[in-house]
Amino acid sequence: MKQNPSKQKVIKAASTLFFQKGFHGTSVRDIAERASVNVSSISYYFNSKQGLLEYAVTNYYEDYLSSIEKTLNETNLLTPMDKLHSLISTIIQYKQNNFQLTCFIQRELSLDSVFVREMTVTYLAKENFYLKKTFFDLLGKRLKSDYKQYLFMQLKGMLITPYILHNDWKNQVVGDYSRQLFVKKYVRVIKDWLDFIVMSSEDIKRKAVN
Amino acid sequence: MKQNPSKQKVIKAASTLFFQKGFHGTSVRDIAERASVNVSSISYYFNSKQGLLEYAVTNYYEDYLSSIEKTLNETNLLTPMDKLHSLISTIIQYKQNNFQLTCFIQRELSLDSVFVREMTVTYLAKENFYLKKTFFDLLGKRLKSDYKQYLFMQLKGMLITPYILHNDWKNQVVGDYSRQLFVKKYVRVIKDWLDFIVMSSEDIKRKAVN
DNA sequence: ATTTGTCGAGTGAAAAATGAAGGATATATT
DNA sequence: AATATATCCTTCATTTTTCACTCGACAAAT
Repeated sequence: MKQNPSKQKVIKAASTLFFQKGFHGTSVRDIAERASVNVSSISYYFNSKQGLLEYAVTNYYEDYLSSIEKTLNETNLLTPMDKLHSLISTIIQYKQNNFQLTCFIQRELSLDSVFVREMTVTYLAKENFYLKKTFFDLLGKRLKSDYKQYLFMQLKGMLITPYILHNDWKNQVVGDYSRQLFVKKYVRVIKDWLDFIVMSSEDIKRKAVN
Repeated sequence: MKQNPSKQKVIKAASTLFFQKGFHGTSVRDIAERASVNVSSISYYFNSKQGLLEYAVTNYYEDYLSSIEKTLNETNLLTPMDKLHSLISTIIQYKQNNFQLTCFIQRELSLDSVFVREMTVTYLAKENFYLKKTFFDLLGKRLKSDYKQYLFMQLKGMLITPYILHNDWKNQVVGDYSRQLFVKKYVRVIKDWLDFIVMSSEDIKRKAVN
């Protein structure tokens, strides 16, 4: 499983630079220099700059979806709430472990390109499916479908916010310890919100019965 | 107030293309072609591609901050909750009216460049200050400062989510009518959340007294 | 007549991609 | 074990493409 060190070095350098300057804002020379390899190596391993991007992103999402699927399997017997809670925890954990790529991909995905559309159908659709199913299982059939959509958007927003507003947090979250602490606390904050919407949707149900 | 049509055409074309392909992913030729003007016009009006960017973004933020300040002045006598509610409404409204630029700027702001840092100190700092003050006034001194920070991040996340996950919504929100409807409904969803956190923070206070 | 705006051609720099050659390492052959 | 061979990796030099920006001429408006 131990890959070629150069190849790995390139990916690492690319992740950092793409994160800082974006895909188009980074040149292959920059990447090569940062990785301390020759420019041509990049063509050799990935054919092109685009190839490098695709390799990195594909890897990221393959792993990401595996984690999600694993969690869903392992939590099959739990309550909907516990299941969703585990899922959220897994997602935030993964994103935290792949911080730079997460930020970069999140940003790049809001573009309009062939590549983005491809990623959307192959990976994002799945992620969305899993998350939506788990979330809607929790909500049940109480709320209006329209309102549920908005709540779902709110949930998705919470899962990406730290990786878009990372500039707001870089001063506070530093080092491995505080990074793990962040995961714990942030998942807790989302959990509070979940408890609230479940509670208030039960209120609605109760009112409907009376 | 009626500006040169060419200049406006360029800005409009640039907004669209920057939104779709990003700043570095768009060439001045692309912009010129889409705006049906000669390439040289862009240098003529804005000196450089960077100048065009700065012009657009500066305009955007000047207007944005004015709206915010206006709202804050007009709502001075209201309760903290109503004040924050108005502010949120104004913000979402403005972003919705400048949809493409909002999405673009939001994305570009997560980069690491001199320009971003400049925008941060001149505009974002102010926005943050206003929002934070209004939000913290509402929360009072009940909650732990740490937890308040997380809630504030959650709020900020809600204000940007629709402009990052816009791909998720472009099928549902089309046309002016549904756009206005969106503003109304989305602000409502945020308001529900605000009610919740205020309510639960009062719970904590009550428990502390007993 | 002077300012203001438009246009096409052109320049130089930057960046991506290519291709051939050399070196290292592993595998096979005697 | 020693040599030959094939495969993988790295490097340098070069080509091709893309792109931002300039220049000078021309037209329109004031």
